[in-house]
Amino acid sequence: MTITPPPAPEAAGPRVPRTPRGARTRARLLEAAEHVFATVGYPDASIVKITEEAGVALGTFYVHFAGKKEIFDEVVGDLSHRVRQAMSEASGRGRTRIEAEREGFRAFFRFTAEHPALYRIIRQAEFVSPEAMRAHYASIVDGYAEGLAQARERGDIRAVDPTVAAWALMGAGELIGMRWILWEQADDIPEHIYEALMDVVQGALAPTTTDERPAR
Amino acid sequence: MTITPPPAPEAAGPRVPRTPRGARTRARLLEAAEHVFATVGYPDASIVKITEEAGVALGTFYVHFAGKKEIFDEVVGDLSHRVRQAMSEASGRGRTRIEAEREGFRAFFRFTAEHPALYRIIRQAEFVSPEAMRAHYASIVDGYAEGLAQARERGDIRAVDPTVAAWALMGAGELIGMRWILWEQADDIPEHIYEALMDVVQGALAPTTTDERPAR
Amino acid sequence: MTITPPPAPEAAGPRVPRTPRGARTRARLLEAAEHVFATVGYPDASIVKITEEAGVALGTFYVHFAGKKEIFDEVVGDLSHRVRQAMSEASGRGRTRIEAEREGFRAFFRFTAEHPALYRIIRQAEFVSPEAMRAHYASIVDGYAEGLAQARERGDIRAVDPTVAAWALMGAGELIGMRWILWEQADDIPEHIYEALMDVVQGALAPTTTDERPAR
Amino acid sequence: MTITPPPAPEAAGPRVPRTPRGARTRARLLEAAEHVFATVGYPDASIVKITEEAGVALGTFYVHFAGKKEIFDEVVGDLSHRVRQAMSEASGRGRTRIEAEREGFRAFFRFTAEHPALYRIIRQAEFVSPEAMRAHYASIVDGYAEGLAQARERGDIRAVDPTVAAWALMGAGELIGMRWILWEQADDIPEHIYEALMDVVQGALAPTTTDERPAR
DNA sequence: GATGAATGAGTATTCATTCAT
DNA sequence: AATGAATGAATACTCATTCAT
Repeated sequence: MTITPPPAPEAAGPRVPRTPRGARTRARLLEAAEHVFATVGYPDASIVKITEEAGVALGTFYVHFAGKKEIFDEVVGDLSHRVRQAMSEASGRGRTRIEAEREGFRAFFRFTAEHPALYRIIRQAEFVSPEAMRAHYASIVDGYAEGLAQARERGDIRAVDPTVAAWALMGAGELIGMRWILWEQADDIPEHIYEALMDVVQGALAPTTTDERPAR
Repeated sequence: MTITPPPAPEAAGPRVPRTPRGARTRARLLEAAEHVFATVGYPDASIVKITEEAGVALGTFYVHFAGKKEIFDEVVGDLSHRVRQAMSEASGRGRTRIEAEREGFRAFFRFTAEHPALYRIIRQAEFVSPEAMRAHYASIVDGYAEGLAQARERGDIRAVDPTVAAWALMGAGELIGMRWILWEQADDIPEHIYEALMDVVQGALAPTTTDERPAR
Repeated sequence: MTITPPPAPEAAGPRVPRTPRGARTRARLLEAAEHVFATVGYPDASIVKITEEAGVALGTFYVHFAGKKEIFDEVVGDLSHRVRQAMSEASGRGRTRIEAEREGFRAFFRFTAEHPALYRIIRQAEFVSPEAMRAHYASIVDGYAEGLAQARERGDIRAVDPTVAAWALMGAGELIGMRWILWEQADDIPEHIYEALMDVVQGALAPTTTDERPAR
Repeated sequence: MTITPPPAPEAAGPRVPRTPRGARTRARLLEAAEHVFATVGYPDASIVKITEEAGVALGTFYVHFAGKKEIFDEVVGDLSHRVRQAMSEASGRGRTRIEAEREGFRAFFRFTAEHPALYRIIRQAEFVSPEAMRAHYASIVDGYAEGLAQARERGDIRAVDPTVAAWALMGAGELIGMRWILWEQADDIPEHIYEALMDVVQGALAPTTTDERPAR
């Protein structure tokens, strides 16, 4: 799992605070929002809850964000950027193709364990902000697919379709993470599950003697 | 993908209609609810919308269901049962292990294409009714894992952990379906994507000469 | 001022209550709304105030009306219909053309004195619901203009343009009513003001010896 | 329509800017406010909109005006002063009584066409600032009534009550302007409407042989 | 069984105004 | 003078649910 690092977060777009005080308040709101969205879900995440948690007045919210959806999108973007960053860094540390793969998944699971919010928030995004959701998946999968394409080039893996493989393995990781981290509320994935998954992943990608060009 | 068929839907539980008229009304409400949940999402699915679409008065809803969550759970249960049924039937038609696998996935994609509702509804269930969501996944994955275990017994596949493999491949199918059916709003998965996925799946499960018992 | 009677109020359109209880509640809301709009003006007329005055719960409002503007339009329509009715009846009682004129204005002033709401509400309508406002003026003026046209036909008045005259005299009545009834919060227009106005009106319309067909 | 010119705008009252920069800012705010009030109406005219249109920061507003009502009053005062000025000048140009009448109305319609804001703003004033509204009407009508009184003195017009006639004819002009300039969004009143109105006005005021009583 | 009127707590959002800089 | 962040009360409107008929 070699993941190319994400582009820097989009320069601006939303209201940019012009004073340090404003910047602090805005950050507090974002943090609070991440927590609230993850805890009670988008529909039950009221602006009141968010501002209360952030310790600011209700009206202040609208000084910094245009509305509920806007802050949601920003939270999703943030989280998305952070997982991809974490996965990219981790996979980059792997010396061999296999190590890169293992490190990438490990980073993903670790992030999942530390930010259960990610999952919960992303899953809601389907209805709330499909664009944000697609951007999230696309961002991660694209990086992964690129890594697979290079590995195939080098003959490190079988001639699988890199994009399809990336989506498939991303899905594998996602459900495994959901099942053994979120549902179990575990701090990390159990080692033997991790190894069993890696076994499946290796099988899916392992180079074979009878290797040929895949269709695309 | 050999999937054992689901148990018959739980005998009763909720209000059971005592007249044919009642049964018809109840069915109309369920159908309307599936549609509304799939279209606008749980939080925006108001009882009014459901009853309007069903063509009954607002109060009638509460004659048949205890509340919004209850009808949601029933819709989820329904859909869940129907996918599993479809997958089980299809995989049962496969002569060889590989054919069973292929047919199972095919049935899953077909169902996804015909009932995009399934996805959308399930993904929301995380917050609305975690139990229903877990029941859904568990139901499918358990059937699949059982099939994999038997295949391993027969030496048809590698010594992968059947449960982990089942979750992983379920995840693979899920994201592929999301990407190429839902996002494209396609009627079916493109053939080459399907084949590329099967290629990955086969690789993940294919028996090898150097095959040994996996840990669990 | 001969005013033809208004058409019957539009059959239905808005939510029609299906039970006597519903009808009663709806009527109470309309009455309350008329009062509130007249007292504090449209922008400050909150739904809460209206429902409190009507003695029903907030939500009940939306059972009967789609929103604030909708109830406003209905109130305007009501009032408009009632003035026109009153003016038409009164002018119909006049034996001569002059008497009709006098009675029409008298009815207008009487209505103004009894329903100061009319003025205040209509004047706001400009911004809130221009259609309603135009409908109101048009309805009254059209009736008046028709009466003038007939009077001209009979040679009872000068060859003035009936439409222009109707608007002009309507305006005269409006400002006079505003000045001497509303601003003075009087129960009726002072007799000498009324006579002075009638003098002006008679002058404007009086047939002359040198009378001919007017251009248009 | 002979209208005496308005007194110079009341010396000061509100915050007076002490620097040229301040004066400029204040003027920009007033201009913006006139536009905003005319466009969206008083209740929807937010201070933010006004300051944005004026290109200054929100807080700056309160440097120059005590609040929303205060700037509204000033805008009304301004407009009022300007119409009266225009009407007075125009009527002064008329050589004969009739010409003065015609010119006064013409000026009024021209102002209406050029500043539709006037109407819209005045009509709202009823609720927002009754004093301002009364001041506006009183100012114009008083000037007009004075002119009529003098004309009567000279025997140029019939013995109508000048005050009542002034209010009545003002009302006539107002509704005619509303109907044929504002509603039609026209640049000027159609010539034949103007003539038809003048015909009515002449009739109302024309001296007759049998001239007697105006009560007062 | 079915109806539809009634409820009232809850929602996102706006806005005039204050104030520290 | 000018700024822009912060406030919090107020607003229109929604909706799951209850209940008398």
